[in-house]
Amino acid sequence: MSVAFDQILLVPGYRKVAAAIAERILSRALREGERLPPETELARQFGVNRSTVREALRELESGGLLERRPGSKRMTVSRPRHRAVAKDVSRALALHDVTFFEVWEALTQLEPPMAEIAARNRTKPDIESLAAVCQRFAEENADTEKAVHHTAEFFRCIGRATRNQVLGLAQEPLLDLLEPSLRVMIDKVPQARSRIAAAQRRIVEATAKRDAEAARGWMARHIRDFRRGYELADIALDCRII
Amino acid sequence: MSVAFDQILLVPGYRKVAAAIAERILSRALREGERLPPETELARQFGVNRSTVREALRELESGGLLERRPGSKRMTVSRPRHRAVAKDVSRALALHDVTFFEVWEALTQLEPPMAEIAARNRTKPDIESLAAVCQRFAEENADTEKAVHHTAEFFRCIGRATRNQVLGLAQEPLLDLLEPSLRVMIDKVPQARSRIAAAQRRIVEATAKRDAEAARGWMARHIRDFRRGYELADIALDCRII
DNA sequence: GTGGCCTGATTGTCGGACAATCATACGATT
DNA sequence: AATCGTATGATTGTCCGACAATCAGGCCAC
Repeated sequence: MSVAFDQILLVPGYRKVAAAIAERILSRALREGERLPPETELARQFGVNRSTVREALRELESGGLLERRPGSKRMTVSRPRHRAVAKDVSRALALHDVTFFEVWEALTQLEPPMAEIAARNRTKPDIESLAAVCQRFAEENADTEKAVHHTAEFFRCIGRATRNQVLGLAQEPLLDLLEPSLRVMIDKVPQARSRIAAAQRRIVEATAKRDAEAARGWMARHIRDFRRGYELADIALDCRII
Repeated sequence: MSVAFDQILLVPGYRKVAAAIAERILSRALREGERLPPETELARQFGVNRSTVREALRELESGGLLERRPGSKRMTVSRPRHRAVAKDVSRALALHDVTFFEVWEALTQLEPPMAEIAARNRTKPDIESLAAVCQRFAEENADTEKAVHHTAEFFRCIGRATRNQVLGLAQEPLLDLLEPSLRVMIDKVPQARSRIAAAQRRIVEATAKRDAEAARGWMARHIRDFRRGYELADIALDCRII
């Protein structure tokens, strides 16, 4: 007989309640948009105190499974927003001391294939919003803040055009992590704005023509250019972000 | 003068408290492993009730910024575990009705470059654990559950060998999403086990020899093989997972 | 239909309470 | 010396009851 025992774990009530509600949402017994019963009613059903229910709700709320529609009291079931999930991921990576290089390397591997797929799968509206973002960057790049925002937005458009949620969500955290350094780089490297604008134009053109190879190629150059920009801006690649 | 007003939002106390603590953790003023003051003390400092503090703690806890070391009362500051973050991502994707095809397409784009990078960056211990997992799959693949587990573990080893946290974390949700269908596929396709074992062997060999091109190539075949397996197992690619 | 008013339902927050468990120190035992 | 038992205070998990602020909906006047 073994002398090893499994660790005995006593799960607190608030977590059990949260798990019970989460299970209902995951199994689609509770559908998106449906309103959750009031806290007192939940407390009655689970046989626990309202405080316990509330702690469980906070857990589900921060996980994105529940949300409060603005100007409404009742909690409604919701699917986690991609942006919110991505924010958690980038926060985790930042806390784990990811380096610029790691982010850049991931972009190097991820973005060119995404451009390729986007060029194949893009719909007409995709091209329109892609062209719109590209033009907005070209016109409003004087303000660093806007330039950074439009740069990220361009990648998001490419992500949507892939028609693949997994790829779209995978790149989101990278954009979050890129942002602070991008701000510095755009500010310090004079030619950055025009190079980004040119790259975006090429990529949009290739995507519009469904030229997957060209889209991939220009995107690869675009990402390589970021690295050169970092070097010109004297941003060390092997130091942690933020 | 504009008649448009910004939406007025009143942030509840528990979220303000959570944000205040999160800010301290993100800014590294509170370091990993450090113990948080007791709830009553926090309540005193923030000038709110303990219930309010507790709701805030639940939010931070589920975000992975705080954790309770097993068998300990006090809350300690922690960095979100990659596994936990990945679980949130895969849960979000599953709720957004992601399809097998999307997951497979993402794997197609992500894994071959990862194998390539792993072959370049792998350390000696990486090779050892890679070989160990590979061998474990070869020996213990009779039990479907174990076969599935070792298949995912192999990818995780590759991820670690890339020495890139971003890439490693990016693939984790994919493995979660792959798991249920993989279980079905391995069960229904007789030759799946031997083909996976063979592919793993090739990839490990190439990685050990630092032959990046070969590693990438074999990984690409490995992923393509999954798709063939799905087709043989009559798993529709365009239906949602779980 | 619009706007005002009333009423009940619900949430956010509060204060206090208590048992169970953890942390620690202090002896007692081997 | 190392281990064990016990005592004490700190801390958490959970409970109860309470109240103001706000939301939802109905009713009524215009």
